[in-house]
Amino acid sequence: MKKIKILLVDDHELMRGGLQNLLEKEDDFKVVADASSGRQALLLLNEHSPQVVVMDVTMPDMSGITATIRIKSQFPEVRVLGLSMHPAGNIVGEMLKAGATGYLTKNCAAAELVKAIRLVNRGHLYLSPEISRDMVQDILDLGDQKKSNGKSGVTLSLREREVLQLVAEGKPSKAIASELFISEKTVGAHRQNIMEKLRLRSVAELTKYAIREGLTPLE
Amino acid sequence: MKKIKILLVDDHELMRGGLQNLLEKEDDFKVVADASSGRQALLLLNEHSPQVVVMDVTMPDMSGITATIRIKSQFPEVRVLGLSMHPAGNIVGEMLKAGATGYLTKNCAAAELVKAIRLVNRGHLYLSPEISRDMVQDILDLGDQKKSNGKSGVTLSLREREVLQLVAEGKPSKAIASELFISEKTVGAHRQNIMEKLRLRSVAELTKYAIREGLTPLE
DNA sequence: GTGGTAAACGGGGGATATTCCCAATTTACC
DNA sequence: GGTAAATTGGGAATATCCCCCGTTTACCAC
Repeated sequence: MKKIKILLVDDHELMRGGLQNLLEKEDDFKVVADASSGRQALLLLNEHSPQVVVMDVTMPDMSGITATIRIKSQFPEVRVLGLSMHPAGNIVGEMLKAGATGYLTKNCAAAELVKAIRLVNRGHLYLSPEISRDMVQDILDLGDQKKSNGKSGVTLSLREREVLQLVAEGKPSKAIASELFISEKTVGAHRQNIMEKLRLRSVAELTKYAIREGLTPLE
Repeated sequence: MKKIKILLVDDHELMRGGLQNLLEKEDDFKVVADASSGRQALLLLNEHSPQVVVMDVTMPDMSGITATIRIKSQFPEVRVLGLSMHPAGNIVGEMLKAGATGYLTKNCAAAELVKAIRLVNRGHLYLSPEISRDMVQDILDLGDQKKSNGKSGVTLSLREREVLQLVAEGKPSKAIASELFISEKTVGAHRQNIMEKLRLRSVAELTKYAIREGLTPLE
């Protein structure tokens, strides 16, 4: 019997341990290795040649997105299944563009992960139902942007980046406006556009995004 | 044989599923229930009377800190073992003050979790080695500040923490109000008090603080 | 105990800031 | 030149922030 060889990548050992137990209850699965970072995952790929990589997105050292890009460039035949806490912003789109064949949130049931791994192994796209609902259209939209740089999905303009950074520093629109020598209304418009592009809906989410992007320190 | 009855609380079903598998490999453990939120955990406590609650700190709806306070006030004999991604800020101290008997990060090995549950069940304090190293002093400091004027040891009330968490999740006051069954105006008052206590002046800064405290995930 | 004090909790009214709709001008790129 | 995006704004609807208030709870001194 030929088992599906799986590599687990997650920065939390408890998560890896739990997933490994969960997956090895399936007769046709074999967790051949686990890694605590994207960097380590790349090293283990050569050695264990898994068919499926279960990849957490949020990790220190190297994000799951970067790791996926590198994996697919070196081992195009390996299937990557993305995992994250919540499908916030455009992470899903970025993972798919990076070459992931599927995407799940950690809210999903164990049975769903098992199903997803089997499908992804055969090359089928698999997305969490909660993702399909809200984001398929956006992801398709992204797919059309062949000319845009494929590196990080949505690109904010220079101005938008400036505004986002100042927003994430807690400055009110008035202060931002006078700092950039534009009207308060324009600042608001930029905010709108940023939120539209990133699919975010509040200052709190903007702030989290800016922190992840390194635009503002967590202090 | 008398098994240790365990309640798992974590907002991610995959994590719960993995932990359950992991723990039930031990002959003396029995996972009697699992909850996806602090609120649900409180409901399940009556029904299943576990001896140990393994409590994630970062959850939507009700943080592990709040949930722990409520659990200990209703069921003082129940042991709570805190779990989080990283031991950031003074979460550890807050959890211990809330009544937790132990604290681990999700970086720990499965064997360490097993050991911690056994110890905590017998009433022994258990902390991750990485915590003991860096933070025991801070935790002790916090303990001393009960009477002293809060120069840096500001403590938010239960309600304030709930509001802060929801604000940092990007929810508008209206949604927070209906979730907590209070008026929108009261939510605003709590926000004010929080900002006054913490000397913060915007949602962005509140969000950063909440992230550092583990009240909301960065993702 | 009892009274004093402080903090937590709940809310009102009005000023300020934001978000959501819209459009105009400029810039970049085929 | 044509198209799309970036940049700039207006007006109206929401949401926020900042002053005020009363009630309840917890604690401490006496």
